[in-house]
Amino acid sequence: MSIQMNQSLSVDCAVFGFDGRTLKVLLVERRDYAPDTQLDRLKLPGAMILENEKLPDAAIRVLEEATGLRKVYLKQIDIFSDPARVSGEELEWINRHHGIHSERVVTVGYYALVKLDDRTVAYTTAKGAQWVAVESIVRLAMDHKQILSAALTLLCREMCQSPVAFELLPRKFTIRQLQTLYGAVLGIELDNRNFRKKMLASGFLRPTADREQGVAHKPAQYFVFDRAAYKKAVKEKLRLGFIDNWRY
Amino acid sequence: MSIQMNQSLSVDCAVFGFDGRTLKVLLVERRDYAPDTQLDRLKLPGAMILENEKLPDAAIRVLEEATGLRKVYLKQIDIFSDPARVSGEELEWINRHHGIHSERVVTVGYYALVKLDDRTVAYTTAKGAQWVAVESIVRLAMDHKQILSAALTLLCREMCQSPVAFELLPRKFTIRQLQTLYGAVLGIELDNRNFRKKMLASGFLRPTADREQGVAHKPAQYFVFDRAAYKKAVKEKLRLGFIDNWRY
DNA sequence: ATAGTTAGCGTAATATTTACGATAAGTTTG
DNA sequence: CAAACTTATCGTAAATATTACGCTAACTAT
Repeated sequence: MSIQMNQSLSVDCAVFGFDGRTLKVLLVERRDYAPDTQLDRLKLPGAMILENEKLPDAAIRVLEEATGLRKVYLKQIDIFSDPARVSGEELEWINRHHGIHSERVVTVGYYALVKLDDRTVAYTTAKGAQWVAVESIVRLAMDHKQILSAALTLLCREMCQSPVAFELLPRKFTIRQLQTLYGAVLGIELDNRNFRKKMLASGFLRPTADREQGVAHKPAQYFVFDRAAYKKAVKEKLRLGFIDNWRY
Repeated sequence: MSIQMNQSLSVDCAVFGFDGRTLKVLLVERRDYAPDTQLDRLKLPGAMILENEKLPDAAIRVLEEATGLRKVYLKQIDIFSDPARVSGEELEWINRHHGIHSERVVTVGYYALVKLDDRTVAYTTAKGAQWVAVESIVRLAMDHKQILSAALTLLCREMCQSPVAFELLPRKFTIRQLQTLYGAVLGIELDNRNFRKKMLASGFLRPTADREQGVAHKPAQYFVFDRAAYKKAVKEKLRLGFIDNWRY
């Protein structure tokens, strides 16, 4: 076998948002393609890597194009390099769509976390994209379902090990919102009182003067995530976490 | 800017081994190249991706070529896609060396963990490769120092979060060996007695009937890593570890 | 006014972590 | 051969952290 030439590199992004109830992902419609089912028209936003462009920059470009947002949380999922991941009709579509002649397309998956505010929803829907509940997705174009699954697996792990949850919430949030998010993504039930105690004890939540308004119960205080405090704690604590929590 | 064509994909592997004292990495010499310094002759083992080959398979191929080993622990580090990571003389060398005409080489870094037994050391040195103490490495060819640094960062994190340490030890090991390994890689000191207690309590170490021989102190018992017990525990325990150890 | 809801505080029972003392079982040294 | 040295291995008490869950507060909807 000889060295692979005539290949292209692309990025595909699973952009996640949280609407207060369920986790959603941003999907776009594939044009100029007549598949047999409806769902195969939907894909993750993506692009080919350009000359003189680093991969993360390509992902940032796709993100901005799709959401209008610049500084978003972005993390590489994996590389999808199966020679058969796109072939036949799919490969032809890609070549036609981009005006290239690739024999093989290797893609790098990224996942992004965005705050699902009105402005972002307006921007994305104006572009013809849609926010779809993650659990409801059965099929996607090409191997994008597989990329999405890998993204979800990674998201769950990251949610457990780092404070990425805050990327999905508004800047000011209640502890209940945070708890609901954890519950929804990880599929677990959490005790109200212990969750609050633990979060506050962590020292990463700074209280604000604001409270909820117009809710049918005691209004909750809003908090903001104190990133500086988190970074300081990370620096100080090296942990061997794979067998419980352990330092010495 | 237009879509990047005429590029190739490579894999480079940081292969780690532990000699009982320090962490070492496998380096190979670059031939047909006259650099100004000695160290730039040394590089991580790597290869171009072949037609019809998946990236992980390419890494496995490189690994087997370099060490003679098949089933080794292998994990992707990152993608190094800076258009300027190889250029000028370096790019010419690559094209000449492989007989190709690439304008750009994107590489995928992998790190591997191997048991540094006599057979493996013999195989690698017979091939002209060398095991170099990680701390002593100042420069490497191309951006390989950067790849190595990324590998080390990831290795530290993995050592804390999963039982990869056992990949670097012989099948049978003493608790002290395990402790020394953790201390060496993470650069921390660990309490003898608590380390043992914690490790044994984890349930992942199965004692064997063997003991050390010929050591100038009370001979220690050998243990083996019980992978099945570990996998079972992982399944059962979902943890929100980023703020201490926490379940509910 | 009453019912319903979540916020937010507290506490007792467990469980885990940490610091460190003490003995055991070998080899090396004098 | 005894003494010195080294690491293994067992234990234990004090300090921390986790967990389960009761209770009151403060809102809205009816």
